[in-house]
Amino acid sequence: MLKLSKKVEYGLIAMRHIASVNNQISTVKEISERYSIPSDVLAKVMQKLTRGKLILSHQGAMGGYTLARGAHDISVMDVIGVVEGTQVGIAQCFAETPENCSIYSNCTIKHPLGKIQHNLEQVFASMKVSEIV
Amino acid sequence: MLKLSKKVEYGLIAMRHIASVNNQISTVKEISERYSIPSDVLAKVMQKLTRGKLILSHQGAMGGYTLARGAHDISVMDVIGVVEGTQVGIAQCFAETPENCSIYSNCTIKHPLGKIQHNLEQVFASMKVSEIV
DNA sequence: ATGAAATAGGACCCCATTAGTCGTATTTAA
DNA sequence: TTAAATACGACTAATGGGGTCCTATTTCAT
Ligand code: SF4
Ligand code: SF4
Repeated sequence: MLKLSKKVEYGLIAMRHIASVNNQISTVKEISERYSIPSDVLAKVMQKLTRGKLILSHQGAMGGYTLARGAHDISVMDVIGVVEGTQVGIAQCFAETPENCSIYSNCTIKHPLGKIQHNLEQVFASMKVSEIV
Repeated sequence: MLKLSKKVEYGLIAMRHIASVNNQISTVKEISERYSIPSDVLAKVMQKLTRGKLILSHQGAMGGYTLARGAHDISVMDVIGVVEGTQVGIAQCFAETPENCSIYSNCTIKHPLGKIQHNLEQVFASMKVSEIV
């Protein structure tokens, strides 16, 4: 519970790696071997990051990935959002639409949890890739 | 991802409820009906909270539950810890033992994530049941 | 004493999500 | 033309979350 998914972790490790080599082009093979990450899984994470415009893909031989923006301009929140495809939500009513929770109208803790939610967002949004290099 | 479990939510709703009626004895039936929570599920959550010494059980007819301490002295963190049985850990290496992560020695993000972890703990520990009444 | 109301707790099951694998197509530098 | 790389969908396996059911035990009230 409350755990980041491996995909997000892999994404962060990869982003950090690219930043750490001064945004030189890096391949999935390189990264997956360096950090012992299953290459197929990492490959798909990279593709999501590409579609999410956080990194740029360079296809073909000698290809790979580079960051799409400065590391100081990419937050952990960005990575989570793109990799996970969904919003960070500490409870169902924050992550999805409120109606999805059958208890919503009777729920007495949604407002207090909203504060925690807000705090969380702050924390994730304020930590940039550049800070984890 | 990053969602609180329903059990934790149910626990919080129940604790808040008891606090809101000035710690008068409250039953599972009462609470489950009031908030539309499946009673069997709530029952087991209450049993965990009892074993975790956050509430007191009163068995037999006319029985029920009361808080074991003042609402100002019970944090959301306490509830999570007791209901979930495990520590809040934003990553495997925080929730369990580090060795459980096959990547641990190569992982470059565990320290930055540690900061987030710490922040999270602060947030959960500082919010008390008394604040959500 | 007896019955009703309550907690205690184990055994299951269902389902959604996560993690990972495999196969194949496409792009492009050398 | 070939090799190195990304793109991407289909599939499987494992895990955990959420819920149901059943039975035992405790204790108040009659
Ligand atoms: S409404 Fe209450 S119970 Fe439903 S998801 Fe939001 S917080 Fe959780
Ligand atoms: S070591 Fe790195 S990858 Fe493994 S759990 Fe901790 S943070 Fe996640």
